[in-house]
Amino acid sequence: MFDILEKILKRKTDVDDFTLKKIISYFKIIHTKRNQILLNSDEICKNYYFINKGSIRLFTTDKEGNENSRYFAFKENFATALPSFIDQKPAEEYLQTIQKSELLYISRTDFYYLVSTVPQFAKIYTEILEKGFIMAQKRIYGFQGFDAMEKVKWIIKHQPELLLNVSNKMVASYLGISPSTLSRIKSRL
Amino acid sequence: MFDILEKILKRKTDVDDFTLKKIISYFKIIHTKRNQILLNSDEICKNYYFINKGSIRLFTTDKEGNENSRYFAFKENFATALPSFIDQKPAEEYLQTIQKSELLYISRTDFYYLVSTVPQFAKIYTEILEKGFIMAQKRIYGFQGFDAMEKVKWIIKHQPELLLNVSNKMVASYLGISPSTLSRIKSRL
DNA sequence: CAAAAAAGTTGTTCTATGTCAACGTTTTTT
DNA sequence: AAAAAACGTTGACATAGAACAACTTTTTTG
Repeated sequence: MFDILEKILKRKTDVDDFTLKKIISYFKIIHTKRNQILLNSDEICKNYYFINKGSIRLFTTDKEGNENSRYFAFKENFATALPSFIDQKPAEEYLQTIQKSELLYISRTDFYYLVSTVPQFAKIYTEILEKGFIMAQKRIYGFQGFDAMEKVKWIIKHQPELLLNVSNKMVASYLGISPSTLSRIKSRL
Repeated sequence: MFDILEKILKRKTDVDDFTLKKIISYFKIIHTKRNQILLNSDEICKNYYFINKGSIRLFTTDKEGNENSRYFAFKENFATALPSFIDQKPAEEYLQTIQKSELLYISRTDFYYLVSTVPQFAKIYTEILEKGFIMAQKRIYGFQGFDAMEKVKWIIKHQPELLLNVSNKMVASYLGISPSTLSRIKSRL
């Protein structure tokens, strides 16, 4: 149940077993269905999630109701609506499991308690932020000036698991292109 | 000389004068000209900069030699090529002062020494990362599906100082539109 | 301060990609 | 298992914005 999280934490930092158990004791488990909403856009994000099994999507909707995918996280990764989690303002984005999933989650209160009392956990958080920041940078700047074909090739190179696990519609909305365009591009490799 | 940095650090965290002086003692000063390169794309980023006066641009060039602006930082802010600074790989981006500037800088070694020994400094770094991450998110997702006009309006709303301090050419390359398009859009408000 | 270079503007043309619609296929629901 | 809904593909058409070029204005340099 918590062994995957243990494994990942151990991999990320040098942490003794006692501290590890302490960290883990703050996490709870939740099982979700396909397309289950974890966080609504008008809610304030209270939890940090770890994905045991399944996958999480972060998305928004515009006034016409079109969904816009922001981020996908797969098993053995952390996910949350970070801006809302940090600033405790309405998320203005949705969190959703796009498959039947098994998640561990920790409350914001407990999370920041660990950050401020367990240096190894603070380090892990710093690494998550660094990695998240770098990924976001790569995505923005990688896409700058790319046409649709180049975007698709970029995804194939940098996030191939996305094409395997996510519907074309969602991938298209992640890339900022229409599903038709994605379909046409895939047909010419 | 270091008073602006002191002021900003004090504003960000609760830090006693002794620790503050210690932090500051690791910073050195550098004066630069307009369009002076601080970091080449094939170099590994060794410094974190604080802008006393002036402004820094982060940009890349594509194979045709077109410059692509990634980020602008103005006075009283920090700036570096973070992915390279973190991972110590070639930056694949340039750092440049776009005006005559006065910068303070700290080496990576000293920076991480402070992060690991001065909790208040670690906290400041976490905040920089959080803020940077949120900004990056806003920019990616704010721009998703925007046409040129909407991008310009977004900038006017969220980063008006950019339009005041930066050439149209650079702004256009930041928005991912051509200078002509930016010019046309500005003419119809 | 004059000359040169760079940046900004504006018109014309061309292309990538969005939109809409029709149809077939897969997935979900009951 | 049948019906309904969602998704994917493909064609026809419309359009925002890129590219190029000519010209003007601003900035930089010697």
